[in-house]
Amino acid sequence: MLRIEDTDGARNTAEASAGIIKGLRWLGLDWDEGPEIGGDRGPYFQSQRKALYDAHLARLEQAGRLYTEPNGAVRLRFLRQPITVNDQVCGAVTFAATEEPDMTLRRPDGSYIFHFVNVVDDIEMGITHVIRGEDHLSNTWKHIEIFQALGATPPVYAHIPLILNADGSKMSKRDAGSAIEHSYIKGGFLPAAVLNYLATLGWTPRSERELLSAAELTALFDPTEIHSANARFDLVKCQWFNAQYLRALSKEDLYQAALPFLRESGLPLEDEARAMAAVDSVRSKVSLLSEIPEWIGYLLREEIQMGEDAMQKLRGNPQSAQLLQVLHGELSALAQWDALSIQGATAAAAAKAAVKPGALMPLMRAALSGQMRGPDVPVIAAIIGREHSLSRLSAAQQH
RNA sequence: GACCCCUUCGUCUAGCGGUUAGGACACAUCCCUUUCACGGAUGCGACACGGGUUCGAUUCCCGUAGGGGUCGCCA
Repeated sequence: MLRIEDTDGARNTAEASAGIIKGLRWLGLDWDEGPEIGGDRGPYFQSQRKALYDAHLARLEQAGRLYTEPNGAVRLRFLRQPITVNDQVCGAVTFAATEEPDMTLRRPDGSYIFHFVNVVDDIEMGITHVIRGEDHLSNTWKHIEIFQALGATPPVYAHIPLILNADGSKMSKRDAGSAIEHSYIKGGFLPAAVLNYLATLGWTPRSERELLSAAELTALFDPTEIHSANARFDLVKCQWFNAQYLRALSKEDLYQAALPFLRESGLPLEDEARAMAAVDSVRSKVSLLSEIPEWIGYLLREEIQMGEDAMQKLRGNPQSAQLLQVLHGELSALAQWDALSIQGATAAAAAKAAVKPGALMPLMRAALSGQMRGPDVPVIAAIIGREHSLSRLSAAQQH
């Protein structure tokens, strides 16, 4: 069930809840009841459940547990008895409950406080398990007191440790790894990879492998195995997970996933087969989708940008022009233009020029891509196509 | 200030009285190789500190230190 906790009208906006829903959907997390789905325990926005809260407040009033401040705020009178939280993660934690001031349930303007509406909703919606951040542990005895005051049984609690930044400081909404949209979607991550990594922070699947699908994680999950210590967010390891998932994607799926970043980069994508081949050729070079465009620019654009190292490669060898000319000749004669044929022609050119293929390949790479790193050279030539490959080889002879 | 949770390699962790303290990421080296990567191999590297309990503590208990959290008419 998804319930939107938007009791604070000033801070909660439609965009905020839309962001939550979008983030959950992106991660592949769904819900049986709630916004966009419906269900018979709604409404699922706390801002629409005021009548329910009024009714429960009236019951507490009848039980003599409330009093009203001069300014109109309504407070619950605590019983001042020790309360033990039986937590699935932290164990039995007892709070003396003697020092805390009585808690406010309703503000002078008639709006309700989060703690109260949460308890009411948990009762009304039949919530059995509450798994939430450890920051709520110290307040849980207050929730239990409200449950008991309403004659209800509290749910099973599991308070999980908070995730910290890499330097151990508290993670806030602006920090890397915090916001789905900003950190992951725009960062070039795959949902399954992020879900997998996040699941291993604060909980270790009892499995030989750590690369696990949502279904596998779900099957393996046991709340009593959740750790009780804070974990730090490690962006590098998260990227490693992403790289693993990237490599496992089909050619088509990888292209679809990369498409938003390709479009944003302005690369020409009219020739979809070529664009798809280009993306596929660098899958083991990158760990993020967002890195792909910079790796494949020369594969899709008409013009190439000669890098400094590539220029030096071409100029460093006095035989460059001659070697490239021999290569040009062999490649021109090819009947088939595919990586394997190109590989063969390159070997033949090297033999004809009496040099090792290892001497020719770097020159060919520099000429075709203007860079000294990238996919296999024959693959580059195959993707670029015969016409552009030959013209680049000719142009490079001028350097 | 009071109260609560926590403490194993740099990071995520396995361990639940007797282990050469294991794995993953990162890092280093080597192999593979036309480049950059991928992949494979090897290496580096930890039980916060001090007391107990015990024949024996990483493991159990108590302190100390350190980290995180709560004490709202925020959620």
